[in-house]
Amino acid sequence: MSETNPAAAATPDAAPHRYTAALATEIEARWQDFWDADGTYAAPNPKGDLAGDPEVVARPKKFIMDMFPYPSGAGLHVGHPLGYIATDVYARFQRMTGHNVLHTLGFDAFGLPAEQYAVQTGTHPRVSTEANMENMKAQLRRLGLGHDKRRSFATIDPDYYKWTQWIFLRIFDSWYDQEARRARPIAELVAQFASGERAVPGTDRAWSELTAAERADVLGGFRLAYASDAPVNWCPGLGTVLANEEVTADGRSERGNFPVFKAKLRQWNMRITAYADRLLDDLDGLDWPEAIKLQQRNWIGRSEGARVDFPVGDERITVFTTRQDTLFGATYMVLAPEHPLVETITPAAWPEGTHDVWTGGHASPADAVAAYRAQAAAKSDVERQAEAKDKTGVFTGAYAVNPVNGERVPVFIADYVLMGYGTGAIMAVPAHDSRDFAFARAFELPMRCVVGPTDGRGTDPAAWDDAFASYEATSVNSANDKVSLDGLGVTDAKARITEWLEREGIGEGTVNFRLRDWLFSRQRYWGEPFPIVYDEDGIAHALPESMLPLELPEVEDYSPRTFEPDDADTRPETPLSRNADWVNVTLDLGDGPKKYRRETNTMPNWAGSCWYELRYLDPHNDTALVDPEIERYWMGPREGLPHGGVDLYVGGAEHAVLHLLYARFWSKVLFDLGHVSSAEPFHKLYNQGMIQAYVYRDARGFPVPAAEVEERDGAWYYEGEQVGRLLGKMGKSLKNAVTPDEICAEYGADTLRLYEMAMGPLDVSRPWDTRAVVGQFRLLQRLWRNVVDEESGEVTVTDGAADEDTLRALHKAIDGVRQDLEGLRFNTAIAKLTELNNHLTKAGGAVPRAVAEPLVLMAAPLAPHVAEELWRRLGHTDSVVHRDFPVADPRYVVDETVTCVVQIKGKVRARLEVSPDITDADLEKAALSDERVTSALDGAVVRKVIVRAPKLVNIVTG
RNA sequence: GCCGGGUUGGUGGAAUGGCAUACACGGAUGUCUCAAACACAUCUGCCCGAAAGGGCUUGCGGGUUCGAGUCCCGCACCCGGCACCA
Repeated sequence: MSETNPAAAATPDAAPHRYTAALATEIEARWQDFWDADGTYAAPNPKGDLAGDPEVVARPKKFIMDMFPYPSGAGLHVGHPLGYIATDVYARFQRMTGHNVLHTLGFDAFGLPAEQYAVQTGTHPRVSTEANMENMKAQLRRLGLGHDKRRSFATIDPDYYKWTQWIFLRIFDSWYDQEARRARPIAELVAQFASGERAVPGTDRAWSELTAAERADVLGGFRLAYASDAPVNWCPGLGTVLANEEVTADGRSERGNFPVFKAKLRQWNMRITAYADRLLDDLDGLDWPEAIKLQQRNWIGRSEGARVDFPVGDERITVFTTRQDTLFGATYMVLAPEHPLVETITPAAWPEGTHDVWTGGHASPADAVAAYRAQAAAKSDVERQAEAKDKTGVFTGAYAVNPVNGERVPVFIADYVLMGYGTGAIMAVPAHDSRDFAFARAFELPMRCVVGPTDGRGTDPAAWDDAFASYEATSVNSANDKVSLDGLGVTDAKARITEWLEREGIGEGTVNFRLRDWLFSRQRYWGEPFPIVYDEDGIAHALPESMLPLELPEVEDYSPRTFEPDDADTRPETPLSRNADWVNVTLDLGDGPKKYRRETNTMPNWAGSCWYELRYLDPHNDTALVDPEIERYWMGPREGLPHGGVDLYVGGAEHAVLHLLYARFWSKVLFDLGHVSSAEPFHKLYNQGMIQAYVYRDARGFPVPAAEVEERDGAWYYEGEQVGRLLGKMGKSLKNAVTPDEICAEYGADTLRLYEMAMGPLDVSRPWDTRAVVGQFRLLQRLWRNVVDEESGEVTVTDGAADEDTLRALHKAIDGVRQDLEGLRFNTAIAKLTELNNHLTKAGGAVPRAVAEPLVLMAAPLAPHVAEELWRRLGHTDSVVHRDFPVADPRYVVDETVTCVVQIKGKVRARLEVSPDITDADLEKAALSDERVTSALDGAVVRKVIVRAPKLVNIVTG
C-alpha cells in the first residue's frame, strides 16, 4: 500500500501523530460508531413514532434524496457513491444552516439480476439480494454518509410492498374525469352510470341491465390500471414483455439487448396517457435540467393538428394530420396493417385496371392484405427499423373520397403507419412529406404540389428528389367552391381549413400525444404480485386491504421461461403460474367464500421506485402509506413551489423518461385521490456525471487489468506488451474497477469524499485517476498539522488575534464556500478551502483559534470525520454536525487594496494597487500618470479611456 | 435526419463581458537527510531570446464590443437522447 501512497503510510520514523491512513481509519470508525449510537442524523417528524425535538421540527426543512441503488452482487466501485457523497455534503451543509434535514437511503431490490442469479445458483432471490444489501450497507457506512437509518427500507420488504400493492389498487379503482382533469374513484363513475347521468358507452341498455362481465368490460375502458389485449413488446430472450420505455430505438431490450417482437397478449397497463397534458404542463414549474425536461417533452410528444374523415363507401376513415393545410395534396391514404377497418373496406376483387405494383402479384385484395399482414407481424422491430427507408405496402382495393375536393384516392396498408399513433391511418401528401414521397415513388402514385416551393425547385413534384416540407411557404392549388387557402402561410392555412372542416362537420382541430399507456405486467418471479384475483367468469377483483400484503409464494423454479431470442412465435409463461396451490384459492371478498384464480404476472421493477420518497417520511406507518400531516410537512406545496416535492433529488440522467415519468404519474394519481398534498414528487433534480475510467486492451482487443498497466513515454504496457487505451465505463468486465474500500484503506474515507467532490463539476463526467487522490490527502494532512502538533499530538492553536491578511483570507473563503456549497459547486468550494489552508501553512506558526475553528466547521460537510475529531480536540463537547456554518464578516470580504489593470488597446501594460472605493476620475488620473503607461503610450494620441473602477482602465489610442 | 450538451496547459479542471490557465495531479530544482521517503520552498501554457523583454494562445472561420473562453452567425469534431410519430 505504501508503494502507491508514501504520504499516507505510517513509516517507523514518521511523526507519531501525523494524519496517516491508519489514523484516518481509526478516527473514522470511532466517529461512525458514535454517530450511529447517538442518532446524530435522526430527522424528527412533526408527529408519530419518529417525532422529535419541536425546536428542530419548527426549522425550515430540507428533504434531500438520492436515486436509491439496486443491490448488485458486484459491490460498489468508486463511481457509485459520487451522488451519495454529493447529497451528503449538501445535507450536512443544510443541517449547519438551520434546517431540519431528511436524508436517508433505501434499496430498490426487486429485479431481473437477482432472479437470473437465482436461476444460475438455486439461491432464493431474497437471500442473495439481502446478502448484497448487507455488503453494500457496509461499503456505504465506511463513507460516513449522514443517513437517518431509521427511515431506510427495501422495496422487497412486505411492509413496503404492501403499500405498493395498495397504491396499485387505488389506481385500479379510479378513472380519469376528462372534464375535471383529474382522477376520481371508480365508484363515482359507477354512480353516474347507474343514475343515467352519464351514458354507458358502447350500448343502448341501462347500467342495471348489464351483466357483471359487461359492466367489468365497460369499467375496464375507464380504469387507470386495466388489462387489455393489445400488441405489446414481447422479448423471447428475456421471457417477458416490456414497456415502450424499456425498448431501445433499434428495437431491442434495454436489458440484455435481445430482439423485441410485437405480440397481441392480455396484459396490465397504466393509463398514463390520461395525464399526458398535465405531465407536460407541470414540467414548467420544476427545477430540473433543461435537457431532462426536453427528453420528457419529446417522449410525451404533443402535436397539434386535425382529425379529418375520409368516406369509404358507408364507412369513414379518420386520419390524424399535423399538416391539414396540405389536404388538397392528399393523393392516397394509408392504414396501419392492424387497422380494424381493413377487413371492412377490402372488396372481393381488384378494381378494373389495378396497377400490378399495387397488388403485390396477389389474385385478390383479401390475399394481398392477408399476406402483407402476416409478413409485417413476423418482422421484429429491428428489421422494421432497418428497412425503414424501403417503403413496403399493398393496395386494399378500396378507394376513399378526399372531402375537400371529392377526388377518389386509393387506400393502402403499409407498416410505415403505426396503429399506436394518432388514428392508425393517414392521408398521404407525397409532395410535402418525405415518407409519403418515398412510398409514392415506389408505388407510382400521383403527387400534387399544394405548397409553393421557395427553393427554386419548381412546382412539378415529378422532378423533385424529395418532398418539400418547409413551413416557410404559402399554399397553392388549394381551393374548392367554399374555401381557399391559396396565398396563405402554413399557420394561417391550417387555421382556415380547420375552421372549415369543423363547420362542415368532417373534421376538427385536435391535439395528439406520442406517449402510450404504460405496460405494467411482467412474466417474472422477483417482483410485486398483483393484488388481483379472477372469479370463475374471468372478472378481475381487487383484494381487500386486509389481505395485503399479498406475499410471493415460495417456489421451486424462479425462472421465467425464456426462449430462442429470435423466435417470434413463442409466448410468455409466468413463474407464478406453475404454483397451483397459490394460484387457485377460495376467498371471501365480502360475498361469501368463492373460488378465485390469482393474477400470476408481477409488477415491473419500476413500481417500487414510483413512490418511495413518500415512505421515507413515515416508514413504519401500518395504517397509511404516509401520514398526511407528515407528508405535508416534508413534501407539501410551499412558497414558490405550488406542486411541492423533494427539495433535491440526485441521480443519473439515464432515468430521464423511465423512473422519473412513472413516479410523476403515480404522484399525480395519489394527489388527485387526496392521499398526498404534492402533485410532483421531485421539485429539484440534479444529474451527476459518470466517473469514467481508462480501459486498456491488448492486441486481441481484450481488456487487461488497468492497475497493472505501466506508462512509458506516452505509451502503455502490460506484461511488456504494448496495450491501447480508451476512456470508458468503470466495471469488473473491463478490469478497471477501483473500489471505495481500496481508497478508504489507503487514504481514509474523508480523502475519498474530497477527491470525488474535487474532480470537477458534479454534473460532468470525468475520468478517475488514482494517482491524483493523494492531493486531497495532502490537504487533510496540512489541515491536521495546522491544528495538531505531529510530534506531541497537542493542539497548537493560539488565542491570539489573527492578522489582517489571514482574516481577509478567512472571510473571503467563508463567503465563497457558502455560495459554492449552496450551488452544489463542491469542486470550487474545496479549492477555496485549500487556498485558505495553504495560506495558514505558508504563514507558519500557530494558527489562531478564531481561524482554525471556522476552517474546521467549513471542512465538516466535506470531510466530516476529521472535522469532528479536530472539533473535539479543540475542546468542544458537542458534535460539529449540528454547529452553525460560519458567516462571513463583510468588512473582511473586500480587499484593502485592489489590483487595477491598465490596458492599452486591450493589452495589459501596467498594474496599480488602488483602494477598492477609488473614483473613476481618480483612477483615470492615476493610470494616465503611471510611468509604465506613459512610456508604453509613447506619445500616441489617447482617443478614449474606459474606466471601470476599481478593477480596470482601458486606454484606446488613435 | 431531428433535438440537446460539449471542445481551455502534459492531465482533471477555474474564470458575474474586464489580469485566461484558480485549485489539484504530474514534472523540474532546492532545503532537510549518511541516503531516500515524507514535509517544506521556488518554478512549471506555447514560441523567440543568454537575459531584460517581446510575441502568440481557450476546436476552426467570421461578427458585435473600448474589451470576447464568455454574446451572435457559420463550420468541424466528440458525447447523449429521439427517430417511419403523420
